Amino acid sequence: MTEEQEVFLAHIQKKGLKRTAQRDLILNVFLRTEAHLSSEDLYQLVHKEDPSVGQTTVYRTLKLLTEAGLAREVRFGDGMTHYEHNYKHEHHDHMICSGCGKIIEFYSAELEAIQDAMAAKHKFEVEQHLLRIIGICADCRRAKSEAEKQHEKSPERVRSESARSTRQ
Amino acid sequence: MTEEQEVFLAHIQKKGLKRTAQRDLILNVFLRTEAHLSSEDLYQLVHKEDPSVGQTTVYRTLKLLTEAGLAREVRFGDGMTHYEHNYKHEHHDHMICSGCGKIIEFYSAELEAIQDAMAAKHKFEVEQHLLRIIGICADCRRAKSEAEKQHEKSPERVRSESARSTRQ
DNA sequence: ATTGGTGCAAAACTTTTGCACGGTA
DNA sequence: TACCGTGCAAAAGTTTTGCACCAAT
Repeated sequence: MTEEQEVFLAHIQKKGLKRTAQRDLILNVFLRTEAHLSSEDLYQLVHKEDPSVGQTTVYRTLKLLTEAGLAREVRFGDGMTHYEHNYKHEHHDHMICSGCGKIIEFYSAELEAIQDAMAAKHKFEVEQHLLRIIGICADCRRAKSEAEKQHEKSPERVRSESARSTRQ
Repeated sequence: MTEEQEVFLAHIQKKGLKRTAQRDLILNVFLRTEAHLSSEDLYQLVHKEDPSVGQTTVYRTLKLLTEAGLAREVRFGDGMTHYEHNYKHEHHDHMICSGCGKIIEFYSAELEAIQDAMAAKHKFEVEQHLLRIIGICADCRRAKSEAEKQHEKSPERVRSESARSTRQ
């Protein structure tokens, strides 16, 4: 029994809920996947191991994991909510490449400190903060300039994490 | 003719599009409203002045205004896209009160500088960044502690800008 | 036995799209 | 005249909900 599983169980019990095979499975698949999964992504993975689990349960369980402090909701602006590990994971922010969708995680204590200072200035009590930098990653920039050198078109958009939808 | 209207017209013409009464009206209503309007909000306001304008046109025009650099999309995580003025408006970030939904705009040059430095460190070319601090504003904190003093429940959630939906 | 959980289908909601008609250049 | 814009209704896509049945405590 991992620490995360214990946290989940404690949360479940504190709220008078029940432990089920589905919730266990969803938690485990989530824990062993290091990515910014959407509910749909997680559903696909869970479904592979137990096709009887429904999408609805994945949605509901992700909310539960968030409440328990194990997951964190992240919105990248692609129309769906993504979830990342939150238990004993250092807070970090994201750079998102608009070329290939790649996500770079980074952290700056200075950045955190200034944010807290700004909040204090406005007598605002911080619960959470979210910083997203959107731009072009080194790889895409290189690809782009090479393409330009050869009088070609801009690089094809790579289909990767959180760049799968062109909607919105 | 305001500067913003000229920018819009220039954009329209550059793209070979046409000037219409609807687009003019939507732009004007948007410009005279200082808020983080969702498409629905703007539609309601426009609809009051000309009930023949449809929601679809508002969506399409907001995209156009964004392209023209007059509006900026902001996502607060309430499930809809909000738009704010972007023309000759300094970049700023947001604190969002989870109690009453109030939005406080703030700016810190230091914060911007560090973000740029972090991006440079990862050889990332910044196109835009978004910082959102979620927490409890001074008013709500006061209301909450007063309520606790009187052994009452937590303050009722005020229905205000971007706090109108409990969905998501 | 009681209370909560699950999966399905349907609903809710925001945003986009197809289409026929009307307006702009 | 040719092309673009508009509004409506329908579609698309994500998330939530109602409900009947099942399972955990």
